[in-house]
Amino acid sequence: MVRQTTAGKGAATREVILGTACALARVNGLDGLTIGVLADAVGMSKSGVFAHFGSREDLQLAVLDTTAQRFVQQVIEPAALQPAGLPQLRAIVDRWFDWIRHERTGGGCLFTAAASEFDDQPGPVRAHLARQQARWRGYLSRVIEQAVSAGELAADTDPAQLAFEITGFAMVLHHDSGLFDYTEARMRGLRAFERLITPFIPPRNAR
Amino acid sequence: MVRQTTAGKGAATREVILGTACALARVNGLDGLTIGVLADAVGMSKSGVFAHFGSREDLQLAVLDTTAQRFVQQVIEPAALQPAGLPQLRAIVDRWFDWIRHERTGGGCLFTAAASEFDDQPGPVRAHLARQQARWRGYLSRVIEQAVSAGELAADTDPAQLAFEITGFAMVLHHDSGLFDYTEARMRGLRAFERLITPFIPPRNAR
DNA sequence: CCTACCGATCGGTAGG
DNA sequence: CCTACCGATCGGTAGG
Repeated sequence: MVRQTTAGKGAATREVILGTACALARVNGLDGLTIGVLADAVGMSKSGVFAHFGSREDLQLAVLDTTAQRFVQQVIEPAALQPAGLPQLRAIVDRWFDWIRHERTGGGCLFTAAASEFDDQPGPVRAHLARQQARWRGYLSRVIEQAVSAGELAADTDPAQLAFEITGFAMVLHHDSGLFDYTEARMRGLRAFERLITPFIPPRNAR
Repeated sequence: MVRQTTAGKGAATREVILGTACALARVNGLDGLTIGVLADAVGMSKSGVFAHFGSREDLQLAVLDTTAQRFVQQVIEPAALQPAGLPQLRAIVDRWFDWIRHERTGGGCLFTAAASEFDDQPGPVRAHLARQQARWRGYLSRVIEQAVSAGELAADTDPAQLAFEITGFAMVLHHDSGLFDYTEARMRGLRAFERLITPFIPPRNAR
């Protein structure tokens, strides 16, 4: 017997739909997610799916939230078990780079793809994306700041700048793994990160 | 009187259509480019537009080629006037970062957006994109290699790795300028690039 | 959660 | 380069 994490059969169905929707969106994009295809994928009628969401836009927003929850579970929470500062930053980058492309199921990072799709489409979806990305960048910056405070990175480090640069490596990894080879791109991404933080680390005799 | 750069009225019409198609694709994505909307934008019937391209896919391929021509004109050719090596690399990055987002007309980099849209859609469009990107990355790597040969960058520099990292900054610039502020993102992008090449430059007393 | 339907739009074709 | 059309699919609604 399957335990339901939320009350009611309707809510359980909604979660099944959302899980499938997230997988479809990762492959076809958030903009390419249609109610008809989603209904087919979960074996329901279009209006049956529709009943769980007020509109396609609400469905897209729900997909963004569900994906964000998974990002927290797969990237942020495990990394938070590491000591604050550089170890945590390394754990984040390692898991983030895993997240960028799901090797088995295919599909890239929904957030990165959606940012490209919606950057010129004003509305609730773009606004939601921007909020999520600003929040994540802020979190990343604070982890970097802790590494600075711990003396693991140079005192004159600009955390927001370093977060910007690491995000760049995540995005070129997304790009290259989508068009070229994932394994090589991941190696390059990790090497880029290590090279980026190495010059910051004060020499031993200065600690 | 307007000089026609190619023979025949049909070819001229085709170029007008392609120009509009490129602008539309930059805003709505290459996947969001539809023949109906394009026909409206140029004031023609759908089948009138269609007659110039065998299929929507051929239209998408033509848009990619036209955009690549413009990239060559706006980024590569002007930068090629600079001395080979680091000056040329700086000129490329400066113009590339301008290219990433067209401030007045709106819309981001078609290549970056299309890579996200088509990375999971096997077919001629994805193949064409991958070829173009590989070619551009190779060109960028050779410019970096020349800077290494000239002693402007450290001898143990991996050109492909440095090209990968610079591409990352172009992509986070694309991302941030689409969701946040272009000016700030551009500043961060340039700072990231300068910081990246600075540690490579051998100190004066070593030259 | 279903059937049955709406107007609009999709890529593409016929025939001129 | 046009009108007129094809079957399919889009987001969404009515009514149950």
